[in-house]
Amino acid sequence: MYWGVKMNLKKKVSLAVVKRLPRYYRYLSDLLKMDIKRISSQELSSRMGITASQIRQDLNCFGGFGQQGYGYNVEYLFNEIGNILGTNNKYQTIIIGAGNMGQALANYTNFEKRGFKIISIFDVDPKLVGTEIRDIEIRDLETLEDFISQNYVDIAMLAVPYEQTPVVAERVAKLGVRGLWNFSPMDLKLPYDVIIENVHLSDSLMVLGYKLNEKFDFTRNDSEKNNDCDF
Amino acid sequence: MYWGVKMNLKKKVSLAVVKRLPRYYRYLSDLLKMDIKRISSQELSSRMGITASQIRQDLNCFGGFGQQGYGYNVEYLFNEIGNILGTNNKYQTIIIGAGNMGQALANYTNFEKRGFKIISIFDVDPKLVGTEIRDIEIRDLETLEDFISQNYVDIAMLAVPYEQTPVVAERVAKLGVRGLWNFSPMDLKLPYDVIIENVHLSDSLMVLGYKLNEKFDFTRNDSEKNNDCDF
DNA sequence: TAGATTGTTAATCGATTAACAATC
DNA sequence: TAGATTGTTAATCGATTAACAATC
Repeated sequence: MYWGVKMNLKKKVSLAVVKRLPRYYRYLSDLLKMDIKRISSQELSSRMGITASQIRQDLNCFGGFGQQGYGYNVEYLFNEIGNILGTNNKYQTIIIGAGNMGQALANYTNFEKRGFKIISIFDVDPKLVGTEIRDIEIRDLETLEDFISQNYVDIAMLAVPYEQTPVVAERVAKLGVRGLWNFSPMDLKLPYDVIIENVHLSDSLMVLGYKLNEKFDFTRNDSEKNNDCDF
Repeated sequence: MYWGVKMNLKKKVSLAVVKRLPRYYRYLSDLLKMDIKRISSQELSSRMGITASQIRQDLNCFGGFGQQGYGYNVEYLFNEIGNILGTNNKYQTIIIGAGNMGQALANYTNFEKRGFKIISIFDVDPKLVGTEIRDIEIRDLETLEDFISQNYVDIAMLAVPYEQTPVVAERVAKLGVRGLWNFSPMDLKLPYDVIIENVHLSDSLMVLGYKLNEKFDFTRNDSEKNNDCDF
């Protein structure tokens, strides 16, 4: 097949690269705070503990942000990565569940700096409904449909108990919310076109446990296990 | 070089595989609840959305848990993966910081089922010190050194404000705590032999934002950006 | 036994690292 | 200009997938 013109077939950036972007963003933010104006991939690589090659490859997925013989201008690169990650977006975000986790999320002022504006919190507890966290009103979960039909909502942070998570996820997805941030230890399956990002706390903790055991060989506190496979 | 005996050079299991183990564990737990006795890699693969080949490869890093022509016995495999992950361990765990996040963690009863026993919580707030969460006493952070010298502590969950995280991490690591679960958006660098597992919430959220933008092309709410690179 | 499905080797794919020409 | 460092291509490494002989 002949391609008459150079097609703009921008190859999709791999998830591995995307996941590293917030980390670059943090390091550049730190460099800015330290008043460091420029940085080479070599210097950044030794700070971050990854190869300079990887840094240059990653950045070049999005554009040539550096200058030969000079390196990268910290502020410029910080802003560029911010643009790629969309930190100057204003994702309209709601939190569902005003328990400890929901309140912790509501109090994270950093999310707003990263482009996520929390516009409402929902809960079923009448003691909580009507109160505020950082000027964000906690509303009755029953008013969710009303609220979303009147306020465009991009993202819902799901911080509700385990059993309620699939139900609530279904509800918000049905209402057109496109992004779900799920804190329950389950994989949501929804018949809607949504992006789901999981924070599987217990998975993370179990990986820590595995690594600890691997490195320090903790002794088990249980009785000896039967390793035969005879079913 | 000649190896007189077959050396037990068990190849280290890759992190990619280890990270999938908790997910297998969850799916097997669900199957158990559904009273499903046996499962083939094919059937499990379609439930989990990964290839059957990957499942068999992953499991065979640790042993042959299946049976040709039969598949895997759900309960047996569940227990085996539990053993690999150390769910019958009793990691002595403390939480530092009894704010919303610390309290959320303290209330997660599932951690104990996964082998993590929370034995104490620490905070600086005099209003919290002396109170309890699920029978776990909140102690004054000043008594941390005393406590750890009298109670063996494997893991510390760090849920303290950003600025205090490196200080607290240094303190617990110095006291011999081997595993740190870090909730602050930073990479801890410590001069001790510790395993650090991070829960970088804002990183996760930014990846969600990136994916949303990629898929639905959200319009930016900020003014047009200058993409020239002229520093 | 015949059928099913694993365990495992080989092939493929993708991600990381190395190398170096381009260029500031 | 000379030196430094990027952008980018090529080489390597590792992880995923495919294939199939072993075997329950």
